[in-house]
This record gives sequence, C-alpha cells and structure tokens, in this order.
Amino acid sequence: MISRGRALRDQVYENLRDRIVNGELQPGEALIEVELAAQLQVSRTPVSNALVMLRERGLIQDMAGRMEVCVLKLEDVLDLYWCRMGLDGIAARLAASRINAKELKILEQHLKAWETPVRESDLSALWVSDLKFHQHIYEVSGNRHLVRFSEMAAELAAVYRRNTIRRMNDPQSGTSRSRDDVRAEHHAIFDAIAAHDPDAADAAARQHIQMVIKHLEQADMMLDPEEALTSK
Amino acid sequence: MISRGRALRDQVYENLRDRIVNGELQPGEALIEVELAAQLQVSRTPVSNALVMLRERGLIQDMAGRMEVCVLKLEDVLDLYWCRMGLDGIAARLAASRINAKELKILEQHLKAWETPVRESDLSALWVSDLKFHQHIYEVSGNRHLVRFSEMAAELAAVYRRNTIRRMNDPQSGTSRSRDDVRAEHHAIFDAIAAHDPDAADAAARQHIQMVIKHLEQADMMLDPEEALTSK
DNA sequence: TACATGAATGCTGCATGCAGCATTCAGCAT
DNA sequence: ATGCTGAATGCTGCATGCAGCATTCATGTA
Repeated sequence: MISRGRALRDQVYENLRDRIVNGELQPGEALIEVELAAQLQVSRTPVSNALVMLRERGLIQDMAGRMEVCVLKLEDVLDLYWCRMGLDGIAARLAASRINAKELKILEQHLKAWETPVRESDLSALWVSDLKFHQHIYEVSGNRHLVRFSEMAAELAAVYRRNTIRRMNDPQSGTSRSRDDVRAEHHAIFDAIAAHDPDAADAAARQHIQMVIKHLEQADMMLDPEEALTSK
Repeated sequence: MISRGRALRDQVYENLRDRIVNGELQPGEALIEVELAAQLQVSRTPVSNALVMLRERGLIQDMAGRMEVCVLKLEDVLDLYWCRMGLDGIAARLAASRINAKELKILEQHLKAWETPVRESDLSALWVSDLKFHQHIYEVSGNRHLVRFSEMAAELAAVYRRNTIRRMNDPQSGTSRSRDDVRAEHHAIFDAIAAHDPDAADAAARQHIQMVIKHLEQADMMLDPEEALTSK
C-alpha cells in the first residue's frame, strides 16, 4: 500500500485524496490522524502533513481542530462549474491553435466512445471517457497552470458528484441528461478544435458547461423541490 | 511577529507567502527550516507545515529535498494570464448580473484612480488600485472558488512581476504600457458591468487580459531579444 | 595542477513525547 | 426525569530526537 521510495506524506495524500473522491470517505466524515496512521502503517507526521495538503486543496475542512471531508452544497458545485466554464473555454481555445494530428486522433477516440450505444449497466465507462475527453483538451493546451486549476475544480466537483449526482444518473429519477445532447456538444467542441478555430472552440466548450449548469439547477429542483428554493 | 492565538503554521505560511510575493525572498533562494524557525521563534514543525502549504500553492519548489522560492519563466506567467483570461471573463459576467448600487459605487472609485494623473513617483499606488479593481469584481461575483483560483494565479504572477516586470514599468525601458490604454480597457469593463450586460462584461475583461498578454510578449522581446526567441 | 575518493557537514523526513483544548460521560442535585 | 458540573478521554499542535541522503570539503594521487 505504502512504499518507501517516495515521500510518505505524498503517498498518504494521494491515498486519502482518492478515497475522498471515489466516495469511500464520505462528506462530513472525520479524519483521525491516529486511525489513518494505523491503517497506512506510518506515524502521525506524514498523515498530519497530508491533511494540511488536503485542506489547502479544499478537499477537507477544519471543524474546531478536527478535520472532516468537505461538505459541498449545490452552490459550491455551481461555482466550480462556472470556473470550469472559463477554464474549459481557454483550454479549448489554446488546443485549437496547438493541436497536432496525433493528439487530434486521440481526442477523436475519446469522442467516439459516445457514438456507440452502451448498455445502461456500464454508464460509468461513458463518464470515464467524458473525463478523458476534457482532460486531453487540457493537456493539449500545453498550459500546466490551466491543468492544475482544472484538476482542483474537477476533484472538488467529483466529491459532490460521487455523493449526490449519482441519483441524477439513475434513469428512474428523470434527471439524467440525454446522451444525444452531450454527444452533440462534445462533437461541436471537437469539430472546432479540429478546424483549428479558437473562437469556435472556446464558444463550444463554454456552451457545453453552460448546459451542465442548467441541468444541475433543474435536476436539483426535481430532487429537492423544497430546498432548491432556499439555495441549499 | 508571531502571536499564539492562531495556529503557528498558518501564521508562518502567511509570513513566508508575503515575503515571497513582495520580493524579500528572491526566486531561487533556499528556504532552510532551521533558519526560518530561528527567525520566527518557533520550532521546525510549523515551518515544515508552512512549506508544505507553500509547495501546494506552487510558490516554492522542491529541489532534491531542499525547498526554494519558485523560479517562474515567462512561459509560466503567460500561462497564468491565460487562466486569468478565462476566470476574469466569468467573474465579470457574474458581476454584471449580480452587482448592486453600493458595490458599483466602490468599483467606480477604484476606476477613478486611473482618471486623475499621478506623478511618476507613485506609480505603485496606481497598481494597487488596479489590483483592487479586479479583486472587487471577483468579490462581487459571489463565487468563492473563482476568488480562490484567481488569488492563486495572481499570487504566482506577482512573484514574477515583482522580480522582472519592475524593469518594464521603468518608463526608460520603453516597455511600460500606456496608462490611457489600461484606463480605456478598465472603463469598458466597468461600463458593461454597470449596464448589467454579462456578455459585454465577459468580452471586455478578456480583451483586457489579451492586451496584457500581448504586452508581456512584446516587452520580453525588448528586454531580452536573445532569449525571447528560445521561449526562455 | 587537476582529479578522484572518502570523510564531515547540513538539512530534511519521520517518529514520538508532551501539553492543551474540546468533547463526552458520569454522578449529583433539583 | 432533567439539568448541571466536573472528571476523564480523545485528538490535535508543537517540540525534539534520530536516521538517511546529498552536498561539500579535504586529502591523497596521477
């Protein structure tokens, strides 16, 4: 689990970050240094350092000395997607002017995962390719700070997603987005980048996030008609 | 210097962050735990924690175990301004739809600092009001994550600014921007926000950063005609 | 003089001890 | 039974000891 090649604090950090993002550690759950240290077979020091790092990233929050997994409200996630609207637009813009043939081919492959219909059962595979599609655009942008910021935003949003939006993706809730819509939006982004048209790529990327925001607001109302009015 | 009300690590962090941003600690300078601990009259522990936090923010970098103040290349700063182009645009967009009369008045005051001509001697006052102008838009946007990201980008860019761009602001170098240009760009942003026109505010904010980027590229060529070609 | 090799130094990363604060629980009084 | 008070517990934040790694310096050799 924990090797001793790299710094222990970095390994502990990654371990905890992954467990928070994938929902193993739930929002509001307390993170106890001694417990985690025992689990991971290290002393309290690297765990303490990892907690400081997680706090800096906003993944955990300080509750009177004790640390707990961050509890995000819908407002937070909407805020994060507004950030991504700006960042994704710029990433697509830069990618449009810098992408080469090889990178374009990879991007196309991520896009195609949405073309072929999949069974309802492994929707998750679809979301992975969605993630990869966006990540690849960031990488192609060649802007490491853009990558950093978008990763931070995506990580935080993922915590919310994992714990709340799952309900939305349940087709029975009536709140899941039409795959055709998503596919069309991705296609617009891809086409603009392939055409090396920065303005169009920027606009398409922002339009995509705009739709995600609209969907989040609507889905929230459908799931929690009461609290939605009070901007929970 | 260091009180014991709040956590020592947070105070040490702020102390070091400020010293890095204002240039007291120069890029490439080593940060020695025992030295800093002695200076600030604390043990190595809170200093070590503060260094972890600074690393997470990108303000310092790991050089084979030793920590040193981050050394930014022009490429990094351009990357950061591209991020700000996206973020500033969204901030202006949100501000345009949410700003109230009182907040608008404050924004106008920051704007007016550029109207009245100032002596060459206190150009720095002008840059403070520039900073406040942009910061206020972020605050008005009401998006705390947007504020966080923009602060991180601004902090990093400030390190570069403090240590490199100062030369640009020397009128003798011929690389300082025309105050009239900056004023006009700020005015465009203000007008769009005042008119509650999100699209126009977004576009004006991005246009402003676009000009900053252009200026940075040009000024770099003028200061370092050799290295500019090799994307120093 | 230049270079190589080994010892000494300096600094970090991790473990652990200790003190302080908050929370909890038990016992007592009403 | 309920509310209050004090003790016990649990956890964190900070200090410090120790080991390991890298760098540096000195000494010896070609």
